[in-house]
Amino acid sequence: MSDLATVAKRAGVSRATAARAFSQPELVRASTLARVMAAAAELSFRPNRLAQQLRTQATRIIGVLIPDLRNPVFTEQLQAMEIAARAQGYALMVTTTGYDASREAEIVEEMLCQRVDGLVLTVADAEHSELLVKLEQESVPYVLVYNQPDSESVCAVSVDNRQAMHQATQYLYSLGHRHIGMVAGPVAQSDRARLRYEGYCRAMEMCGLVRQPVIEMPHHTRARFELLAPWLEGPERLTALLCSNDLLALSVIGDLQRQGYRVPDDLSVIGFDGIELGELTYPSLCSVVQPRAAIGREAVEVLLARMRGEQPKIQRLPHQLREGESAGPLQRSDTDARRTVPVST
Amino acid sequence: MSDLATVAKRAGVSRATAARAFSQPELVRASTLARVMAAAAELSFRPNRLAQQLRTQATRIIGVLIPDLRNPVFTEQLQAMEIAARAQGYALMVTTTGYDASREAEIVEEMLCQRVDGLVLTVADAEHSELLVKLEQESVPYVLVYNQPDSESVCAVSVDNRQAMHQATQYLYSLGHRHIGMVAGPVAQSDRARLRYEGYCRAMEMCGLVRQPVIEMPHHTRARFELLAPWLEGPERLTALLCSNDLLALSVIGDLQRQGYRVPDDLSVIGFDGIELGELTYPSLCSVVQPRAAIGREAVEVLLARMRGEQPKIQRLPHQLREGESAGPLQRSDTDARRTVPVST
DNA sequence: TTGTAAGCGTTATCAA
DNA sequence: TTGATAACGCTTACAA
Repeated sequence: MSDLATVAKRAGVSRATAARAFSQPELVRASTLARVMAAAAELSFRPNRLAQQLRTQATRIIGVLIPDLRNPVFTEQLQAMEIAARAQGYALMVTTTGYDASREAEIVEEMLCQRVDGLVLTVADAEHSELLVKLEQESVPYVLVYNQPDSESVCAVSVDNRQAMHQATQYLYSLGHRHIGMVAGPVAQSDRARLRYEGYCRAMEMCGLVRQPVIEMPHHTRARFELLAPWLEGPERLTALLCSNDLLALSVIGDLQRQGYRVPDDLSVIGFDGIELGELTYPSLCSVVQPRAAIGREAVEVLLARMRGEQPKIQRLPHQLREGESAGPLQRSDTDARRTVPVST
Repeated sequence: MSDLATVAKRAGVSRATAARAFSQPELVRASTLARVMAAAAELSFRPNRLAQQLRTQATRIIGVLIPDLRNPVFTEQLQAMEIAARAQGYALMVTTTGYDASREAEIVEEMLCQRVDGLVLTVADAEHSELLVKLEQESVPYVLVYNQPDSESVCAVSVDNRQAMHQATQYLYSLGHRHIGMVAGPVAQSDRARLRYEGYCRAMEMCGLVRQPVIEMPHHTRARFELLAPWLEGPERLTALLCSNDLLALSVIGDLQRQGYRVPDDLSVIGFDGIELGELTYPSLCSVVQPRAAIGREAVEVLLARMRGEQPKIQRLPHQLREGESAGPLQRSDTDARRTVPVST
């Protein structure tokens, strides 16, 4: 692959002129410009971004950390970020962390070695992250996404998770439900799940209901029915479930139906995220919709602002409760909620 | 951010020695090594990969082109690729193309400017891609994934799409279905959809059945019921549908159920890809499973081999028909397949 | 075991 | 409008 020097030689100009032909063509005489471009084309010259980046001390690359790309809530955000970044001449360098704090630190380190201009992070737990204080110390520009740290000083883009789940809980209350539970993945690995649980708890108390301990699944996005089953029996059994994310909710619904429960007649289920898939299934998923695309766009904007030296505040974007077929009014029934088992076991 | 020269000075050694301390520590006396490391730590030195990459003419970065990250079939593959690449000391640089050939070319160009060591591509249409011939000419190492080009000489990792859909069609036949149709996204944008349709056609002919024209949706992963409806009426109505991918199949099933059809009793539906989500829903999705993770791993292996100068052949990985609740035996019925509409419209 | 020095492909500062 | 030249931060012969 040829370089600028070769192009310059071929065009019969100096390296400097050849370089200018690309970066500031207006400073170059038209005929010279043409010669350089012709030479470049003949040699199929391709500017070396590594050299540019090294020289200019700027990569125009944004590093992005995502817990799990298999969850649409992240890819829907990512899609928007890519468009927004590209519009400003930035490329993304994406890596998954698997909700693992040590991996987060490792990968950030690698990205800093690659000299990314800034970072967009979704970390497992923003409150207890030494990574964030390190970045602050080294004054690396970064933005948190989906995380909702307590501290006002941290730069973050999210919805109000507490308030959102509060509202979802109240919605179930308004549908007549009195026995409402919440299902989540490994809570220790997700500050969001904790905040959402807090929102649930407050709402339950405000409604004068008994809040239940969180029903914790070993996996963030996959339910295990045997952990759920105990809550579905007896006179105090749950009639509605809040899930800490949509994938988990979909999994819960699938399991319930397979066990012979009707959703929402026997059990109402609400998710969190508002992924598109939730609108395709039947029953459609009632969910707390996070504006994933807007969050992604905003994250890029905020990061670029920080990179310019501004000090943008925390961005709290509005959520929205999307009603769906998976949540309905409480059905009175004198018998056990469980019907006879159909089809498979 | 400090550089090697500063570290060297601090440690009282030359730049070369400082560099060796990192790249070939065994060549450096233990005490010197310690001094260098101490100095590096004090200065919180972070090696500049750009400089390394420029100097060594190798980035250890693999460029990856993905049609749409919101489709799990791609993220499940990507997940495996990231692990495999990382194990060999490579990072991924991922970008989405939206099934757009001009974007594919643009992005590859950018990645080559960034001097990626190789490319993993899933293109819209491998047969009619001038991009590929260009890469071949410039001898850029690349591998196709999911694409299944006719030419034996192109390096690609995929299942046998024709054969796979052939088998799925036969499976429906074996369940008693005689009126089988196929739904796909924009066929012009997907060589895979075309191959799968060919497989369907051959199977239909082999079974002595009438093959139908493809039912084409405007979006790859989202059905529109009004385009489907005409096929579900009359004495010759379809009793089974093959879909060119799982997301589309899920969307079809949701629509059907919302319109009052029972799946699989009124209509059997089979997907293609075998995404995990398909196992969570109810009914679970019958699907042609592509080994996404194995495909991802293999893609990385094959690419690395090519980069070493080897000439690996086409890799054809085995698919598998996963039975699921969405496909069942043909139900005899004298009435219209359509039941009364429940719940919502 | 360590040091010297050239070079990777740009950009940017000065002069001309 | 163009050219010479010095960085950018690292690796790697080759020499000591």
